[in-house]
Amino acid sequence: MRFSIEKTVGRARAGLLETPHGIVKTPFFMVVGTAASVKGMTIEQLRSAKTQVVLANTYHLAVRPGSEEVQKRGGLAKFMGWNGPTLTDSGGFQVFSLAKKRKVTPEGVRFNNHIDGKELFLTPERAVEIQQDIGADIMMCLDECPPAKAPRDEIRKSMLLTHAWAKRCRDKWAENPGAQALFGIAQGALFEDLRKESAEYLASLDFPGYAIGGVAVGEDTPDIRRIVDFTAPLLPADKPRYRMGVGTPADLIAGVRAGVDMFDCVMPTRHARHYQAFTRTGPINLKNACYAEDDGPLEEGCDCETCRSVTRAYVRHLALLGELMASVWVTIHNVRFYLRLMEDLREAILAGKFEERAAGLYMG
RNA sequence: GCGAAAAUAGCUCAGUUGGUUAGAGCGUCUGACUGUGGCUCAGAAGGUCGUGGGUUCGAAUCCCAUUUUUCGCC
Repeated sequence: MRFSIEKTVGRARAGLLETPHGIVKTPFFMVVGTAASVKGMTIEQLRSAKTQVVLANTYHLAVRPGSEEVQKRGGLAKFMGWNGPTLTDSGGFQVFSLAKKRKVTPEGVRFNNHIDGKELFLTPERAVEIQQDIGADIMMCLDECPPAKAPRDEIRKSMLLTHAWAKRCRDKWAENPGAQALFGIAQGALFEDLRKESAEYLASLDFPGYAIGGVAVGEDTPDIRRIVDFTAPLLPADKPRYRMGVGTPADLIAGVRAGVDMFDCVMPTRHARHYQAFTRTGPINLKNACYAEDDGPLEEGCDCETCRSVTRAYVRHLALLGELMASVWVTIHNVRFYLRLMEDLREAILAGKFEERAAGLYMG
């Protein structure tokens, strides 16, 4: 996987990432499609929103339909009809989100899956194998994602486990690297010395890319910003940096400013299903009574299909009825909103005017 | 016309042998959501208990009258 930086402004960078399924312009936002589906959007709609990369999840695909099944169908990108660049998260986040259904040992994570309770034993090696079957362009190391507020000794212990797993993942991947890339994940919660230790250790393993993990697991926004700000420069400058699971439009701008190249978050799609639309002046809840007679688009000046087709009043009407299309219309808008924000940030960097323009891109 | 049943939140209904500020679901309103099990979760507003009398220390609850609705019978 080749990564080239075209332009740098301060720490912010714009570049190109070459994947087996196409060249991706950085910085970019990945749309979350956990189970090989972006909830509420067709492939055509994803393309029309100018999606670059779709993210799916190892744990969920391993549970259903099974990684071999995805492989037999031609791999993730083909299976879901997307045929573009993809990334799979390793299942590390499910260590956090499905905490009641798993047990962590030095060997790996034992899940009792949420569908039929059957056991899924995810070792670092197995996580790589499964992701190789699934076939995403970028695979993630298995990591342990502890709650941000856990005590320091727990965080450090967990970080060391993640390091051991990162090495095992890399060794497994190195046996037969193929075209797929494998990214390491730095942990360390809110402790700067641990973050530094983690970044340095992972860098020594020489991954094609690096992620800042353990953000978006219960911390406050200022803490997320501080840690990303602190950690990003510690990761190798010539490799893509991926801030996992974050966040709001303002978080994305802060991340790009800190030198992060890749983002993903459920926010645009999940919030859309709850009828919250993003706009450059902040999010709006379309169920609110004040939109009952609003004949304007979700966002003035937006080029998405939703804003070209329907009004706030209409979407509110659908939302109050719980109509499926209410979620769909808002999802299309929110995804395009996020992608357009990233496009604008990239253009600002290429123009050498990141700070001048960034301030005007989101005033939420 | 006669008889019976019912009347409690916007809607559908709970409400023990009379006993503090009358509850629920849905709807409405508002908020939350950050590497997605879950179009989910949380909160708020909203009622002179059909009306008028009476009994009682105290009535949505018991009694009388009245209005409306539903069902049945002439």
